[in-house]
Amino acid sequence: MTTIYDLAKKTGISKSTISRVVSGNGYVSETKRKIILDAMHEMNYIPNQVAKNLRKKRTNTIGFLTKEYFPLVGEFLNSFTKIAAKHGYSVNVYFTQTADKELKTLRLLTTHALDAVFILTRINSWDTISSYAKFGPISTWHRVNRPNIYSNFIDHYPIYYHVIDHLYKNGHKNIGHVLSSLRNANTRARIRAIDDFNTSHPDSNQDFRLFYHTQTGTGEDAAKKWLATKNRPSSVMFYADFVAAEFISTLRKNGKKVPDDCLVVGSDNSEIAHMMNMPTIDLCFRNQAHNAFIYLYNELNPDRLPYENQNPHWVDAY
Amino acid sequence: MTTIYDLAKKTGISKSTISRVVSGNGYVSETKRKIILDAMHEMNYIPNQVAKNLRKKRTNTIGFLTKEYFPLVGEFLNSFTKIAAKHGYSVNVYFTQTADKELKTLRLLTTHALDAVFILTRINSWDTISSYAKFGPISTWHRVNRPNIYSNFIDHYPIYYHVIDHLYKNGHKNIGHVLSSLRNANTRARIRAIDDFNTSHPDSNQDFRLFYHTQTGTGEDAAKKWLATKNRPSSVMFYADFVAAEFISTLRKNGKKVPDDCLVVGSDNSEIAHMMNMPTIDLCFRNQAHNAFIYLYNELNPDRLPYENQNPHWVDAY
DNA sequence: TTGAAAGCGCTAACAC
DNA sequence: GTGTTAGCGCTTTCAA
Repeated sequence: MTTIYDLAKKTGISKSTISRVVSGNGYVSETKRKIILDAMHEMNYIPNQVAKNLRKKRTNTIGFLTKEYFPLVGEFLNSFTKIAAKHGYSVNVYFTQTADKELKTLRLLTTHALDAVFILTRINSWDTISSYAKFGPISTWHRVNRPNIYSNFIDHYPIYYHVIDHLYKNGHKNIGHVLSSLRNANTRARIRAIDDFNTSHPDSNQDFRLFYHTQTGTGEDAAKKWLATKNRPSSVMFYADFVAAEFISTLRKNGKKVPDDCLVVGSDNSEIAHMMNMPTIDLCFRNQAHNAFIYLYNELNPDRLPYENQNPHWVDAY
Repeated sequence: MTTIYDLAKKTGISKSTISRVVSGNGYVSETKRKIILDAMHEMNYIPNQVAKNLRKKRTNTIGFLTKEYFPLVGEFLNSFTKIAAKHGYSVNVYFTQTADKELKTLRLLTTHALDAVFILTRINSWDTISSYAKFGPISTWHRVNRPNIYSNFIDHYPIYYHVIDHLYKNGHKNIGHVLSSLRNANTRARIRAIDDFNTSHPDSNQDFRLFYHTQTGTGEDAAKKWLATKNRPSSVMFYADFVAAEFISTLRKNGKKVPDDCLVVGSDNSEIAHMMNMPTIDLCFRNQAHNAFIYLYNELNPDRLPYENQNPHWVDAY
């Protein structure tokens, strides 16, 4: 492996000058630059990233943390990684699984193994997590209110209210809700929307409410609960497309027709929503991925990259 | 940030001895070990991974390369990352997109930024790719026959033949095939299976054959071709669940009934197959992920981890 | 069983 | 413009 030292020996030019042309910082005369460039090609020189990292205390690597895998992880990661790569960052994926392993991953910030961290799904409390922000910027798509964690969140209240209203006007008086965990601020926002709507529309029924901490097996469980319900909602709204999809698939296995027997509404506007022909709510996760990276980049670098606008909206089945 | 040097200064013990207890190599007296351990806790010492990497010329990081995103990427990555994490490796994901960027990623092997590489979807020729194997082990799930690339491939011939036969016996005389690129050895194996079956069953019709290089928009395109066909196959087999799912979804949008109008068979046994209630072929991608990692690990380390057995099989819709 | 010393390959003051 | 020098934090001979 050719090093900068080999290049110096070969050309008779000092390491520092060579470093200058490789990294593009500082002045180097055209004649020397040419000699060095030629030698680089001839000797097939590739700078050692690890040595550079040690010296600069930077790895240009961002950690992407998720507790577990669910289909949206892949789509989100795809968006995040692409924007990161575009700006010279690579992405390390961690399926944290346990609180302990999540902490261990966060600690990589302290050793400069990771420059920054994005959190898709967390395990530890935001207080614990935010205590690592002094070692490197942290961002998430969750709705969290901490001074040192960037949250590119979407307020679910208005769009959720809007969708309930839309369903109501289309004749759905009994609407079910499959929601995420209550520790999630946007779950609480959704509940406020439900309650507020109910108050102004007393003839509507929004009693069917389920809460889940995870996405695995959830749609199936919700479907069983729906099937076991006497006064079944004619429409059910979900906190994730994937869960909604599993719900639909379970209903169909049980001889029900979707959307005739039950109109299912997802959230995310992911691939799977189109696949299942269900209406969904676009909550702009692609922009969120983008903006979450932009924040980290802007914290890490002197220049400023612009944020993208976000516009949550209803997406018809098509 | 506490360094090994700070520890040395504080305890009055040399850096080398401290290094020995941190890394667990070499003899250290119990008394000194205790002093060091205590100091480590007290000062909250976390070894700097980057410095270690530079010194050892190892990063314990494996590159996961895929040309583009499609749903199976996520599921595969999930399996791969988990087994890797279990053995102390983290995984860097690269969506390579272009031949040039793929090469650039491969070059990370030469600088010791990546210890090894797994290739899910490639762009450059295997000859080009394999020339990097001297810098670090490379594995893939593709069927490739190069001495220095580990291929944990499944021969699609027997299972594919078996499934055609199964469909035929269930009354499907006209079977369509949506296949991957012909440069793919297993695509050719599938074609051999089709042709061999046809030779021994002249009354069967297997003329509907489509070939694709990518997974995006493919299912929709195939569906349109199916709809435009006069003598439509009563069953279509696919090279990927995701493509099959898009096919189903497009047929349904066009008023067709699945499986009544067309029995769709996927390949992969991924989440989406269950979601769409379609039969599929389990080609053991989870084991392939496992074994692909095992190979890299075994090349990189003195100890030997065992491989998992693979048993491709038909999976009913359920 | 321990410590001194020599780097891994690169960057960045600083001096000239 | 360019070279000298001093590290980044760690591991690993080698000698004691």
